[in-house]
Amino acid sequence: MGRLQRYDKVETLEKAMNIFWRNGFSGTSLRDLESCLDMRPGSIYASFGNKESFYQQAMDFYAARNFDNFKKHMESAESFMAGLGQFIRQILLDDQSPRCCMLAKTISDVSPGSDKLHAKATMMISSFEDIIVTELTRARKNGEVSRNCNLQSLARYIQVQILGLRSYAEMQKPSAEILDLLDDALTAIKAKAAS
Amino acid sequence: MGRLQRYDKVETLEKAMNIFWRNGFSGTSLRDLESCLDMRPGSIYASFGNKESFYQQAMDFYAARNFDNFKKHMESAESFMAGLGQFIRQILLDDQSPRCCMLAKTISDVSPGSDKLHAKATMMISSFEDIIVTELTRARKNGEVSRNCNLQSLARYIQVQILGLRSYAEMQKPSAEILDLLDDALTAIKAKAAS
DNA sequence: TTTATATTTGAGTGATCGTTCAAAAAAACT
DNA sequence: AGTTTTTTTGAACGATCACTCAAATATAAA
Repeated sequence: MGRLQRYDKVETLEKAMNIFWRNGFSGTSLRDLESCLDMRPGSIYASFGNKESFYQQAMDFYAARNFDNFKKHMESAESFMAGLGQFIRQILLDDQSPRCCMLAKTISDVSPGSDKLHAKATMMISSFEDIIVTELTRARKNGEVSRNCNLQSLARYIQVQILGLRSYAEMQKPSAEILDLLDDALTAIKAKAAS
Repeated sequence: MGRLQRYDKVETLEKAMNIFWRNGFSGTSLRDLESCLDMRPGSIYASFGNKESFYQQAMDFYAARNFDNFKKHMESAESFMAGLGQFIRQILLDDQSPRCCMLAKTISDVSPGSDKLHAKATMMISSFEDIIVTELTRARKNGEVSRNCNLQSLARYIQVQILGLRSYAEMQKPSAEILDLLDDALTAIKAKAAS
């Protein structure tokens, strides 16, 4: 019943995501992908379509992994704030991956030509905001968030903190400075949560 | 004494900066520049050198304009916080230019190949931090900043707020939301300044 | 073993990339 | 006018770009 697939789709997608994440859409060439994935162009196009379609699937993979990661931290943590801190800390200290958010990078990368990627990234960031709101709703029941506090607004504020920290951490500053900044951000978030 | 220059260097640099800022380094082709500047490749190379050198000069232009703009706002404002607010507000509401920071974008754009641009952008962001510290020193004399507050740390925190807001504003969210986020950020900065 | 089907291969497509350079053009000086 | 100097021009370079497709390969079913 036909030749067996040589490549594991998930494994391949993860590798591709890492290249796209690091180099951006226009900074990544098909030849970069070919050599890293050890695949010939025909196989890539058969599995993932063209470059833009491939990038979209890499973004999907990134977002799914990120959302999952956030929820995992929220489930295991004793409080919303503790979980949020661990989630961000893990991102900022991971030496293997870029510090920046792939979605935010996509938005600033591809404003001119490819409109689809811009729109998709924007939508995905909004989705993440919704997930934060969901968690904030739970946190409010636990008394971590004031009843007067607008959860949408707080979720946006958290997004800004995350984006700012990730953007700043992209220059290779000492970990101590980054962690201090994270503490400051968490303090500010708590203050706003207390309204 | 030779043919007159057809192009105003400053004007040309500003146009080039806008293209590079919008499209990024690898997202901008020499042909994009040629058509926008109405210059032939030979003229571009005679005036600015190769693409990387051109980009560096565009970054210099961006940084100089940005630094100047910040200082102008600081001089005209009644307080540091008021000036900072106006400075950021003007950036976030400018429809003509990208909302993101060109230096931050450069850092996340060009990690792989061109190491020079990455290093230069990092250095320029640090320089801006120094300028913030200078202004904070003046603000402290006016009683706006607590004596216990570490100015370096506060300057970094302000940078994170700016980068976060600019990154978030890159998706075309309603101005009202952006301005609310700015208010929150300024509140947090004031809180930290009060130590 | 043969057939049918699914997958991979990689040479090759035209287009575009960054870059060069000899020639043309335009000014000032003699 | 003629010479010198500076700048602009744009055709052209080899390299690389995203992408294609007929052929080769590898499996299961007949």
